[in-house]
Amino acid sequence: MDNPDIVEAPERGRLKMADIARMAGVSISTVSRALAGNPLIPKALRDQIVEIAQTHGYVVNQSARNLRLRKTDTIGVVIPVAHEAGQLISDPFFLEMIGRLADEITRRDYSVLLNKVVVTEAGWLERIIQSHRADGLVLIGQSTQHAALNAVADVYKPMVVWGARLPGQRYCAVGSDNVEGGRLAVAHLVGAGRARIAFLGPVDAPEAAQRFEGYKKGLAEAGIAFDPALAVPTPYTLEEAQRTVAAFLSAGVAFDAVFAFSDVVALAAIGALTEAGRIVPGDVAVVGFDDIVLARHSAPPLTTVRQDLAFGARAMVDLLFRRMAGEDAASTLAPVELVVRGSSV
Amino acid sequence: MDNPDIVEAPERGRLKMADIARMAGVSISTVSRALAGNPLIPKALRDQIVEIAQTHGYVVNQSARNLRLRKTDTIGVVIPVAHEAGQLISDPFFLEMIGRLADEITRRDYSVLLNKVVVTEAGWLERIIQSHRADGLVLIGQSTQHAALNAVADVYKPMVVWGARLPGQRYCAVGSDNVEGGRLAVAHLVGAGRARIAFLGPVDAPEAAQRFEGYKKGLAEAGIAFDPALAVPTPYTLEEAQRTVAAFLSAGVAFDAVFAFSDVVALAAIGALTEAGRIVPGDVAVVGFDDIVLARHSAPPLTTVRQDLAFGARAMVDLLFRRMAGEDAASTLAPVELVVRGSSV
DNA sequence: CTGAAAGCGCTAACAC
DNA sequence: GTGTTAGCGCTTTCAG
Repeated sequence: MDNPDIVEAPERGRLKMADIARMAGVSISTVSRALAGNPLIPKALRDQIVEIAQTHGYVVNQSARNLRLRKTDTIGVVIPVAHEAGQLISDPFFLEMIGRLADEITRRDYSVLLNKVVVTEAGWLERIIQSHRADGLVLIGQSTQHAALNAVADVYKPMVVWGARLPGQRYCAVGSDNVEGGRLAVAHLVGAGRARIAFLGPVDAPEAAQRFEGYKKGLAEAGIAFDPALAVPTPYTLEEAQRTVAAFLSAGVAFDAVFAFSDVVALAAIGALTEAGRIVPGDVAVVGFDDIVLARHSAPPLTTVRQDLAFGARAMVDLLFRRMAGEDAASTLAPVELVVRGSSV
Repeated sequence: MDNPDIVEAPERGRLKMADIARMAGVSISTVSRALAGNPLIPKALRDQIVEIAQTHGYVVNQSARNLRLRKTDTIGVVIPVAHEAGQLISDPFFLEMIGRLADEITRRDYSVLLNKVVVTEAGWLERIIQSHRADGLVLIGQSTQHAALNAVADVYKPMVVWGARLPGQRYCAVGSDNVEGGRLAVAHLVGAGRARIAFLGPVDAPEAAQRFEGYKKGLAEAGIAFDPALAVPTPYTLEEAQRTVAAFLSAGVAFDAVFAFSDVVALAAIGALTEAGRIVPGDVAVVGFDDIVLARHSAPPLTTVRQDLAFGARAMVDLLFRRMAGEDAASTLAPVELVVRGSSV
């Protein structure tokens, strides 16, 4: 009654290791070992078992494996959104960063779990960590969560954050030299003969604050007094920022240059300026921050402070894996570089 | 010897349900039910248990839950790369699509598992499915895998593919009307007085083939004979495509317009043309396909066949969830629309 | 309403 | 070398 010929695939599509074991006439452990390439099993038998698994389309069930091994071979990439859940993942900088991270993580044969999370609810980070869906975490941007990150960092090591270097920071961060970037931008504009330079950008997040600081530093070095009327808080998205800039324009404050917190805001500024009949860079020179792909192709091409995303992503993933291995890898500052294009000269 | 005060968090950070049960003085089952909001447990007790879990930072271990429930609350988003593993996820269209999909999937309280996969190895799709890491799959682009997808579709239902509608297609696909898009582009160029219209794009993938077909259809409708010398196969990436176009230019074939398979290729064409001293659109009019964010901001702004990604992503995720629910939801064709900007008029 | 017990599918001591 | 066995941490019958 035990015809091996009918001991074939059961319930099509839900093979388990026991099925393969039966077909191969060995125990489950042997299959497990064979599939893991364990040299304890003679090569011939190993190949035979792998062959059987392959022809029947059997693959180890990762849920079971993850539970047993207490690891998932997965990295969580979390995108903190500050406001309501409605906010979309459309920011080009985020998208480029996600692509870069995915490349780096995939290269190490780990999977990427994308987590968009609204950070207004306390315990959001603990929840992600304790769900045990990932072996490590990369956060794109620290948002307003410096304190929350610090609190968690003490007990949860495999975590790396893209963002600003802050005093008293106990979590591992990778980010650009924002202050220097801001300074470079202003120095460039001053060198191009501009003196009434506006700052456009959000002010709540640390990175923005540092770029603003660099802006003021640049002004100071040039001997130009900081004029609060030229510091314009803007939202992050292109459309919203453009409306804000348009409103600022109609307020009639005089200025001949703009340093924007990001390329997206810079593009918004160019849009608003053009719509108002001001010429870029003739009437107003514009410098952005990030060097997203768009910057090179915009009209006019955008002068910007370049952040090397490939470097940043690689650094983050490197540090993360070292932390996952138990090392106490420290924060890194990525260099920035001014890229001069048509929007400022 | 059983002081409840010392029955606190063990081994910091690896709480399990049993720990919470002990602290609450109830059984594991009760905790499980309470945390799941099961109304069998009186509200007061439920709240108390939730409270305890919260203050101790306990969250249900998803690996265990997934195994037990045979589901993961996760959607796999797979990005098929045709060639070596080295290829990067940098294509703006892919990136925008990933963002859109992530938004739609997150909105339904599912997670996104990003899978970059080299489709040259047989069994790649079965491997993803059988690993049971996701409850459903969205493939961005069918690449050259029509046959493989068909084979799998018969036994694996919760899968939706972004791509072309093909004869004999048994898998669920969402995609734009590529033929119509190509036709629209050519009709527009003809209407603008152009007659020597080149097609730039890859030819291996179905979507490209359909756009090429639309191109020829447009020519036929305008009574223009198809000239094979004007059909130029190009790679997908901006840099590579730009080199190809530059080579084509130096071959000296006369033409006054370009219909590019994608906005990226169109941008590459503009780059190559500009470098060669040809004016866009004066000497050569350019039309792209996709309407990525970049298209609106390029110099000159790109005329393009718009694919509604928000619609596409929503449609794919809708269909996928209906399929996951057992419904046999069918393929959908998304409408396309010509967006006229400065690169063609 | 609550608890005991079975089992999701796998890996790795620990025997033999 | 290979098999037996004991969990990984959870959900859910089934009994009470």
